[in-house]
Amino acid sequence: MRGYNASLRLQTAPPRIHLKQTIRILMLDPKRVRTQTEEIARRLAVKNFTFDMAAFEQLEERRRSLQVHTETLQSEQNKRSKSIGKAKAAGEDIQPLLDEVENLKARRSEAEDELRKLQEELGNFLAGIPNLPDETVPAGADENDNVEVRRWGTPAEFDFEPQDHVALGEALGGMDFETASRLAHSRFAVMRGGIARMHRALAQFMLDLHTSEHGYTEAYVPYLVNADTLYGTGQLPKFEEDLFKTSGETPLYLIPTAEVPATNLVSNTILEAAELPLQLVCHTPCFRSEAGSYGRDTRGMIRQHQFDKVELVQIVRPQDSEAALEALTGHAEKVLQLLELPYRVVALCGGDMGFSAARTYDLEVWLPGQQKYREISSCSNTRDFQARRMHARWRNPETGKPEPVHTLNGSGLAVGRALIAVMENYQQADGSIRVPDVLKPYMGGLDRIQ
RNA sequence: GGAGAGGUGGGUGAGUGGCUGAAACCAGUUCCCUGCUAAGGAACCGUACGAGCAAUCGUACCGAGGGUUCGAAUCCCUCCCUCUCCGCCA
Repeated sequence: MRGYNASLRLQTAPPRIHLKQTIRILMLDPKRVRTQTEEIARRLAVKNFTFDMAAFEQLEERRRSLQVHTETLQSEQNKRSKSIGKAKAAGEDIQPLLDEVENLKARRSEAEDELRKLQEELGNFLAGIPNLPDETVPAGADENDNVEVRRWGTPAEFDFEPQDHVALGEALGGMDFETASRLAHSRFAVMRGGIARMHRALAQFMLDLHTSEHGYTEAYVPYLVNADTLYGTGQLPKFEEDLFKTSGETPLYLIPTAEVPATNLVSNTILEAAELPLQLVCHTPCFRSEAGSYGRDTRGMIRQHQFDKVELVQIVRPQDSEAALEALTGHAEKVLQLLELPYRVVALCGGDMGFSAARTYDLEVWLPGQQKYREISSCSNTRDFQARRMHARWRNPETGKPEPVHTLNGSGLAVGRALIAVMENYQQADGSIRVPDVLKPYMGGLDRIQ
C-alpha cells in the first residue's frame, strides 16, 4: 500500500472508456432506447435531462450499419483463413487465398477503426444518461418541489432558546472544527469524549438493529475502490469531481458511500433465485469533495468531506423491488423512531433525484437548531440501472436466462447527522445532552453528556 | 519488496499454431427404460452483441491489454490476480 495519496485536488480529466466497456455502460435496456426513444426522452425530461434524440438515432444508425459491415468482412476473412488450412493439407496452391485475405484484412481494419471510434462516442453518450424516473415521480426542479408523504413525531417545544449542534458541541468540548481544519481542511471535524462516544454508539446501535431485527447481513468492505466499481453504481463517468482520487499508478477512489462497494459485491455475477433477496448493511466512512456546494452548510457537521454512514443495500428479484423500497425505507425510519426523533418522509421530485435512482424517498429529521427538517437518509430503488452497468444478474427460473437483478440502497442512517439530531433534540437548558434510552447500553449506562 | 508456481466453461481438468467455443468427467435439464427408497441409456446443457417475424445465422470472449501470423487458448510483450517461501508490517 504505498503510493496511494488521497488528494483534495480535483482531477477533472474524463476517464477513458474502452470498447468493451461501451456495452456494459448502457443504463437502460438498449433495445428499449432504440425502440422507445420518444418515451424515454419524455421521462428523462422529468429529471431535467435533455436527451438528444436526433444525435442518438444518428449515432445508432451509423453504428449498426458499420457493425454489420465489419462483422461480414470478418466472417469472410475467417472463412478464407480456415480454407487455407484445408487447401494446404490437400497440397493445393494457397496463394490466391492469401491475396484475398490480404484485401479483406485491409478493408476490415479500416472499418474496425471507424467502428471503435463510433462505439466510444456512443458509449460516452449513453454512460451519461441517468436512470429513468418512475411514472409516479413528481416533476420539479429542486428540493422545494419534493412531496411530503408522511410525518412521524412532533418537534419538541423548548422553554429556552435551543442551540445548534455547533454551539452545543463546542461548549461541551466535544466538537472542534478549528483543529480539524488545521489537521486537514475545512469541512472536517474532530470529536472527543462523550460526543465521540455517542457517535460510535449510534453506529453500533444501527448495525445491531438492522442485523438482528431487519434481516441484514453485516459486511465490511473496501473504502477505496477502482473506477469500474464506480461506473457500476453510476458515480462515474459523470461525477468524478465529487470524488477523492488517489494518485497511485492504479488510481483508486475513496468511497462516497458504502453503496458503491456493497452493491458491487454482486457485480459480474449470476445469482441463483434462491440466493435472493440479499440484504447487506455496512458501516463505513464516506468521502465527498463537495465540489459545487461551496456556500452551503459551511457551519458545523452537516456537510463534511468525511462522515460515517450505516448503509442498507438490497439485491432483489425485479418483481420485488417496489415492495423492497418501502421495506428498506421503513428500516431506516425505525432508527429515527427508536431514537424518538421527529421526521418526515418526502418523495423526491425528478430534479432532486440522483443519477441512478428510479424512485427515492428522503427521510428528513427535525433539527431544532435550524428549525427545519433536514435530510438524514435517502432510500432509492435503482431498478436494473446499476445491475446493467455492473453486470449483476440472476437466473430467472421462468425463462432460465440470466436477467438483471434490481438493486436498492438507503442510509440507515447518516451517523454524523444522526448525532447532530440527537444533540439538538435532546439538549437541556444547561447545554447538556440527554442520552436517548436506546443508546444507553452502548454508552455504559451514561444518561447525560455534560 | 524478493524468489518460484499458476490463471481454460457452474465445478474438476485436457489442450503448444488450423477440423477447439473448446476433450473428458462431475453437477444440471429433458426424454427413454426399469421399478423401488435406487440403477441404466440418450439428448441437451456458457455469455454478450448484432441480423431476422421466426427457424436460424454472424461476430466476440480460454485473467486483461497489446503484438506476431493468412490463421492464436496455444508464440512474444506489458499489466492484473491467486498460491507457496522469504522480507516487512497492524
